[in-house]
Amino acid sequence: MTESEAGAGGRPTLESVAELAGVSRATASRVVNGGAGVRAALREKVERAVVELGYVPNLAARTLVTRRNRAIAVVIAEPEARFFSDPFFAQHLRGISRELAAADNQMVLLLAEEERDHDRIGRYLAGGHVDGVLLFSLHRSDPTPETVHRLGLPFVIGGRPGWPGAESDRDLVYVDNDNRGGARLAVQHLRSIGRQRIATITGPLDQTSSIDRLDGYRDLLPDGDEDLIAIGDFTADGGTRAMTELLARRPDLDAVFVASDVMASGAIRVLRAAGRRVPEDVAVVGFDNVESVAAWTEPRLTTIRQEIEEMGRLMTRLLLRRLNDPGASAPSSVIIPTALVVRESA
Amino acid sequence: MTESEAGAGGRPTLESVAELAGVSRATASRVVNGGAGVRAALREKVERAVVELGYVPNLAARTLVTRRNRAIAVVIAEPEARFFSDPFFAQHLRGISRELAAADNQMVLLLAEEERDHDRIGRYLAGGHVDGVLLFSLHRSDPTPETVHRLGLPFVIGGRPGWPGAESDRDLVYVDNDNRGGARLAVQHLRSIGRQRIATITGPLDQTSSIDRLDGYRDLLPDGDEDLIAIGDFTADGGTRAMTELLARRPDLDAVFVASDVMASGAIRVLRAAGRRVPEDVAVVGFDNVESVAAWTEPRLTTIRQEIEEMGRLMTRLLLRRLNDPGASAPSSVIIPTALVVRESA
DNA sequence: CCCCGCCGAGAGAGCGCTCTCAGAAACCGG
DNA sequence: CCGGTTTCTGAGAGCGCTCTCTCGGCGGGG
Repeated sequence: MTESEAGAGGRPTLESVAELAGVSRATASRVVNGGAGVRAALREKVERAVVELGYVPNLAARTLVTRRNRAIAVVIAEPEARFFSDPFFAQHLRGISRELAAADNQMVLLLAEEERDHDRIGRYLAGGHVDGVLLFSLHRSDPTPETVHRLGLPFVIGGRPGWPGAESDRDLVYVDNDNRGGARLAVQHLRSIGRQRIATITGPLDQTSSIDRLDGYRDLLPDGDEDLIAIGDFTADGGTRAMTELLARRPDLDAVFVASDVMASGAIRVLRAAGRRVPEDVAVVGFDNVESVAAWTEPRLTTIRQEIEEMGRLMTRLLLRRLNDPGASAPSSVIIPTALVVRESA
Repeated sequence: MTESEAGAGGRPTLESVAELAGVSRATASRVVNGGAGVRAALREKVERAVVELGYVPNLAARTLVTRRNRAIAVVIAEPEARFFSDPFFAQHLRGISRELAAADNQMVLLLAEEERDHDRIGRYLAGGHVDGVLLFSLHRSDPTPETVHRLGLPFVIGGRPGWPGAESDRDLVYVDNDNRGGARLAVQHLRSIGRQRIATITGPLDQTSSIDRLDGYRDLLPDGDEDLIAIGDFTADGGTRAMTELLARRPDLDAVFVASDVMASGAIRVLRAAGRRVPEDVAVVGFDNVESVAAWTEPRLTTIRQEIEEMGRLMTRLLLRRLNDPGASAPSSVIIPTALVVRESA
């Protein structure tokens, strides 16, 4: 074994591999890329040379000619508060990472927080460094989908897009959890245990996930009292405020469906502080099934499970499929089912 | 204004910009890269051409010749549990992202969870797609630092590295919070409010952050009773178990320094379940100052604040400095001060 | 035994950019 | 107004790789 040539000086190139193996650069290239159509004897020689030199292809050079980066961008536009407190993103990233790794692609993470970040991200995407884009947490004014579309970059969106016409755009692929169905499950459960005056605490209504959960609630309570609906913001504080409000408006409520576990933890606290027993006096169902929250409220939280990591994986798979087969028509969007997880709070 | 050429067909190249501006490719390149040494008249012509064509440099081509990627890798090797439940990583990423964006560099995120991921990451890093590496959560057996070092890639580590000789390696740059100092602060505070029998719950002792926090505790209690030390694992469950243990061994304890907020939340629960009042009977100090936990325990948690985002920024800044000035000797490692945040639990 | 066909290997162009080098143009003092 | 600088600009090589095209060689059929 020679010294590791990889470290010092120039990294070995295909040229040097070819030379050592006594073949042409073209043949070496063929071997490195699968070796189809190369006689076994030569292939072995090249393979040995690769190992000996510690050769690793230079991706920049390869990209230059193939126009394939083997990298995709993940764009997350989310204000600080949620990005930090919600395991949502970490789980997503994990799912994406896994799927991407399996296909030997890389993940470039682009976080947007200010206006000018969108510019930067747009420029970057225009630079052609990634083959596709995964978009999250789209807010109505986010220019990125438009940019990405204009650039002709394949993309998949996490969560149902909310702008007008999005739904009917056949080119728009998204993956979402069945928020509406989940909400129905929650309300149904509350009903099945005999609750009559079921309130709800929603997320911010500029996000489709919040809207869909509220719609699910309304599906089962079509002529519900608007006083039973309070608007939160997916934070524990927001849950506290909303619950306080509800209690003031409708002291007779006997159940609450809260659109996130974190908000539910705040809500339960308010209920107990107000002397209501959970679940005896007021039953509570959350949404998310975030282990670190739902398993730690008192009492432990009954909630709706969503498959976040699976969502990330699915998005990635859809995107990769599009990349590998650009001709095919856009795959259809996917809604992942949600499920009820019964613990103690309802 | 012509049609946007960016969308359809080939993206505009420097060549086409040069042609439109009536200059050579070299001059166009100069303008694109700052325009030094180009007469104003020509520069403007080129700039107009750039805008008109919507030209964006092809980074692959540029990288091929400059050997600079304007991208750095962030390697996180952490088992699922912590990556999900701890806002630690999200905050880090945010800090890194901010600093990187300011320098117009990109972040490639590499998550390792299995053995074989290390291989993949090693191969990727060897591919020369990034200019430097940021490493986190190093475990003793992690081969990545070694790999990175061998490849000659500049890198900065988050958290004090724990392997033998690391400390004295002048080439090894790391950024850490003052874990030991923070622990001292905590114990000092508990003493200052008159506590006599101060226990501690540690993190897993294969991580330097846990070790350092324990060392800080011991600094102030040099001949402390070993019965007052219980080993946790940075999860709420772990905190519960450890607290139960401590209570069994030393029912007379009147304070606990818990090495993480999440564990502290578990510990407080056990204490209250055992009928101890917090802080009257047992005072509790956490570590981390994770808002979503510390502000929500009952009573609210007194804890040690660490500047996680700042840590990410600092790591990035140190790395970029190394990249821009490879000749300079390695900057020295940095320890970020910690501070006591008094709430209600102590 | 010759020719055709096919498979495997090599030559070479070219991806889009930077950067060196040399020549052209502008500028200065004498 | 001229020679010598000093600026600017352009030509061209080359970064490392892929991929097409061509050619050599071998086997088999006539």
